[in-house]
Amino acid sequence: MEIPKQYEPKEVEGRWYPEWEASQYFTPEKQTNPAAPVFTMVIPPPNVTGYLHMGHALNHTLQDVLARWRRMNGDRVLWLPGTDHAGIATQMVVTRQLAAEGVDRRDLGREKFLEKVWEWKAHSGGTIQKQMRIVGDSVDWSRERFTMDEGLSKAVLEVFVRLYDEGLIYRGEYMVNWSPGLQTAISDLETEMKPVKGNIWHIAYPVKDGAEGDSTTSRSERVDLAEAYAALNESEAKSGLLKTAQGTFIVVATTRPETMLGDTAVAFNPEDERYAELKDKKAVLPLVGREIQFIQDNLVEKDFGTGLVKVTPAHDPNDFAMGKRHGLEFIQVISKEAKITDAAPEKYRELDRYAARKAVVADLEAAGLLLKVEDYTHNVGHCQRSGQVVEPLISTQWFMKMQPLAEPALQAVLDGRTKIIPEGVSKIYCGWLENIQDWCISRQLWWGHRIPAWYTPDGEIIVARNEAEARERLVQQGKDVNTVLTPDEDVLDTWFSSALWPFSTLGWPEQTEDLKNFYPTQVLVTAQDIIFFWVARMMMMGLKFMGEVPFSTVYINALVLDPHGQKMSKTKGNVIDPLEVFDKYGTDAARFALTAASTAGLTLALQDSKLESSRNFANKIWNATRFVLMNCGEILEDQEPLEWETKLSNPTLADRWILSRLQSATSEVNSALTEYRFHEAAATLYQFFWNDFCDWYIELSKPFVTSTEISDENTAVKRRIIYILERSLCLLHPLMPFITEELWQRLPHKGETICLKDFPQAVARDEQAEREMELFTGIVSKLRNIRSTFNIAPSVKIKAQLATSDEASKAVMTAMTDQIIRLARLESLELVEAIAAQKGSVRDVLSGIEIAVPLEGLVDFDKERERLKTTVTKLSGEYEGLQKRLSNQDFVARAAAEVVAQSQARSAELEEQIAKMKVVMENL
RNA sequence: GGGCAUAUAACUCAGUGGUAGAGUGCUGCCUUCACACGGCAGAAGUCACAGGUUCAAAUCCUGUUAUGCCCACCA
Repeated sequence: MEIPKQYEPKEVEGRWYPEWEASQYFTPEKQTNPAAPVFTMVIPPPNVTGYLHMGHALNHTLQDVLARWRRMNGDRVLWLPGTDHAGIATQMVVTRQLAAEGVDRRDLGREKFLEKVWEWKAHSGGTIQKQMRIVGDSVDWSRERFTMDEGLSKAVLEVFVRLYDEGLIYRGEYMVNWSPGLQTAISDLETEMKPVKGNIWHIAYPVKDGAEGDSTTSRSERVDLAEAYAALNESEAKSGLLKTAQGTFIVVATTRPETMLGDTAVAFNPEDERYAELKDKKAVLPLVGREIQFIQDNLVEKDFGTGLVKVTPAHDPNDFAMGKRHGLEFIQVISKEAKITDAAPEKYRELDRYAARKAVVADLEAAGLLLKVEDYTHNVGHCQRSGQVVEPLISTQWFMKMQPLAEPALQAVLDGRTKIIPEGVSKIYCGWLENIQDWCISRQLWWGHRIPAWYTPDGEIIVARNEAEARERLVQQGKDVNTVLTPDEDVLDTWFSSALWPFSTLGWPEQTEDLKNFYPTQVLVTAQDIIFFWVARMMMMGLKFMGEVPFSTVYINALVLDPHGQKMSKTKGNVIDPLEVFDKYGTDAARFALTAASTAGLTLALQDSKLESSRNFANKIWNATRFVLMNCGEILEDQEPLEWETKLSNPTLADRWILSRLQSATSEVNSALTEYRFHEAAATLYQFFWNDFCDWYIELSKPFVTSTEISDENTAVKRRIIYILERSLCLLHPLMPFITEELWQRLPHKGETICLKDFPQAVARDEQAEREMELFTGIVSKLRNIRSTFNIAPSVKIKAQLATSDEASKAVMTAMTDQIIRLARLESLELVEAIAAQKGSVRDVLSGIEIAVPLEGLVDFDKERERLKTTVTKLSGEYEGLQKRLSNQDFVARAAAEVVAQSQARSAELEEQIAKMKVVMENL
């Protein structure tokens, strides 16, 4: 035949997306029913510099499953795509590229540089959009957005100005996380705490305590402070207060000795009586000579270290807070370049912070003031982007006041207006909002939304949507309209514009049709690492500016781990490229594997075995269709629509059964996807298609379908098999769009896409058919088991007898006699009233049906005894358990009547079966 | 230090208050006219540990242990 035996994804996949896109199947306008429900999702915008990684592959697959499923259900689906300008990442990429050409960004200047970035975006951007087409993302490209688009930028200005006018955005001088590598402030979220192996240095500061308080004692008279300190700490009275002949010293411990150059106090806990006497004294800062005060602050733990803390208000967040509380001097000794400033003694100036650390330690040691050095591992803030150690610095930045915005965002999740899945994640979300800190929103970058603020020569700030409005505001304040206005140089954190994404993409602040139609969205599918960065902030902004939650459900997809359950990382070298996976196994198979692995957990290890079984599944679908195409030619020519009901004039058991199975698969898929139980949808489809449809229904249809005779019966079977196949392809399409479209169009649907076909809707199941079919498959399996146990070659036909007193069972066996003969490879099948004890006959029992297979001379009695024994043991185990339960009065009295009845029925059935088996064993 | 998860077959994971399931792997048979990326038949689990609730617990509660993730200002 012309259809290959193996499915070749590469032959098929590239073909369909261009057609779908050109036909605009993915715009909500394709759905013409105005009453159809709306289903909106906005894509988490990938970085414009980005390329598709495994996380995207999973995230996009799940969104696409939902979008295609809802679309086939008749919804007006809008899945809105777009990209993020990714301030820091993009600026870094272009800066690096320019550097490779020997051009320094600063020489180029801001305007020229920005031109280069736009140029870069035009030429090198768009990678991810191409990759999204490979995955099959059914997004509406006509509505694609970029966070730096004109419309979205307008939204950013509007939000900034409104929040500023409300006092929710402010500018101020605070301690921020400074990235010396990027030369910009970064937010707390962009700072990653990582354990770093370092030291903790114990340093003595002389105390100036009146008469003998002279630390400049000459070398010869010097006391060994280190020894004294060691002695003191071996004694019971651990303390950092060292009284020696040479004078009094206090001992502080620090992980960053270089910051001592900026110390302006030493702190201890107000309740720490050991140091009460120091309250009004002064210490002399070594190497610097500055006199510094003692302060008392609850922040200091009595029991940690010596209980004395050096305070560097300009270089440590805690010390900054203490500095504010106690009105200390803020001396900046480390610069934005992470070098020592002119505020420090001359010999340290211009030294890098780590060189300065060495120098300071060396000098303290020389002065005999370094008392102890311990190894110490502590958490140090690192810049997420550059990887450099963050320097806490005091700097003037823009901040957003978060508390008033966080409150409604918290409430919306608590009262269920927005549901976060999985449940545990909503607790993380709530916890963060409850302890929210103000957000540093300004960045010292060029690429991004410029902060809409201007400064007058006397330092006044004017915030406005543009310069003209700024001048209007000047006039309103009674100032000269021609005042020189200097624009703010900074840009906004990338996440500022992303926070507006669910409504800015739909046209806000204009009241567009799209905004009215598609906001709020139904579901956001995203990854856990951006819950704070993005999800929480969208919630805040959506509630603030739209007055409604931006999405009713947030589904957090799993983190994709490598096959060994390890987090993927470049340093570990275990990063899996999704495009390689698609290439190796096929896109549909990879999508299916990802969906099947999307359980309730927060992680997902991508196993090769899962990918292989998914690939095999695609092949199974291919071959099942191949079978139909090869055998049902004349039906496929027929243009009559394939409606099951009208053709079902004389349904067989198999027909009723497969229809019932289809119904239950349909209803399970629908409810699984409604509740975001993706794996369940995948498992249901896999089992239905493979185990029910292929293993049984197709097998049962073979005598009719492969028959060359044209009869009404044969034609009816062919029609039914095509019907079930088509329904199956529709069910599978959201998960496996390419292969299903390909096969759909090979069936008589030329030019009709499967993308817009009706998703099957479940009707009632036929439980009787399912029960009867179970009986049939049970008999066939038992007979096959006997064949297998005694190694009967497939070519050898055997005889069999069945006996039962149950009328319904008899009817099934009668109707299915031919099929039992065929599937169990029998010579003949006899239905008898009772089976007589026969020598050399193998026996079995199945729910009231006795089976006998005469195997004169072929039976190995030991084997048979063993086979029967295993069966009896298994049944007896269950029977005894039930007996034990039923003899328990409490069970009979308290358990649900239904459960008791069920147990009794099962028990009786088992009793009969075991009795029969025992007779068989005795007769052996 | 706080919080959130997770512990089930060799591996990766589902699962439900009524004595356990899948995929892969494993064993045996089969190159039977859709598919060896296949078919058929099998073996395999004190459902982490210890208590408690219940007629009944792998499933609910408590504690323990182990692992993972997130948050946090211990110098």
